[in-house]
Amino acid sequence: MAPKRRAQKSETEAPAKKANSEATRRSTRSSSKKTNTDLDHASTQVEDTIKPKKNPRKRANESSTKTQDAKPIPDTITADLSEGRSYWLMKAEPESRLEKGKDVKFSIDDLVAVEKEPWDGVRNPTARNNMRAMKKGEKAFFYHSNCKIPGIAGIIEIEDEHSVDESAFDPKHPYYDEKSSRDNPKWSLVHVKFLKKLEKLISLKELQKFYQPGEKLANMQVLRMSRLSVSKVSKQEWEFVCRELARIDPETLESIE
DNA sequence: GCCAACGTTGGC
DNA sequence: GCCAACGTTGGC
Repeated sequence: MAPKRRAQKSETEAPAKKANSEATRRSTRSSSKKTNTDLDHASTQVEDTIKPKKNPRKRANESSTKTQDAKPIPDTITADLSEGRSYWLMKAEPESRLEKGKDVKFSIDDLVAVEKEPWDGVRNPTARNNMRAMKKGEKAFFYHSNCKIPGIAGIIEIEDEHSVDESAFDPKHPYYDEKSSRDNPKWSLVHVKFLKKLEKLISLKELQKFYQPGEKLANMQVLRMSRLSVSKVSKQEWEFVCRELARIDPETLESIE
């Protein structure tokens, strides 16, 4: 799956990607114009990420607009914002597993083979909100989960910002969610593309070594909330993992920035 | 809006 | 297969 993730309910939604990624990709693409509903919520959620609790739903935009409206926003700020890139981590299952009869396997190697992939099937609000906050061009770690050696396998890029996840509308789809409808879509997806496969996977065990007070990954969201399938990665965490753990040389790193 | 019961995720 | 962590549900 691109998804990548198991859904929360019953088997209603599992992540199945793969087998149908072709079909899914096609269908999502044709329908990927964002609906208003999807857009409406777009700015809404970033904060869930911080406190994944019930429903934070305040509007990030409103407050920021308010604090800034003394002055119009100059272009330079807009530019700065675009440089204030976020980084992410997205989980997928690299080993075969059937969900509603469909294989949900999706690994970094599967991503290499396609032009871009709709990351559908995410059925957790916090994970979805993280996706809605993603901007085109931002980078994410591709994480292998629910497998022999879980860990970061590669780097991917957000190719298309969020749109409605239509897989939720199809009763036969592994990620079907009866509570989501075209009139009132509940789930979103982003399209990602392959950037780089790490020479050596950075295992969860390795990451956990730095998940301690004072250490470089002491606050990493995926370590704190191990069940979250789409999580935020700080710039410091990103650089530490890329440079110190993945040992990606500066040139290569620069080329993908 | 609280919270107990229940279901899911995902490492082990 | 176990089970800890945590999200969801639904009664109140």
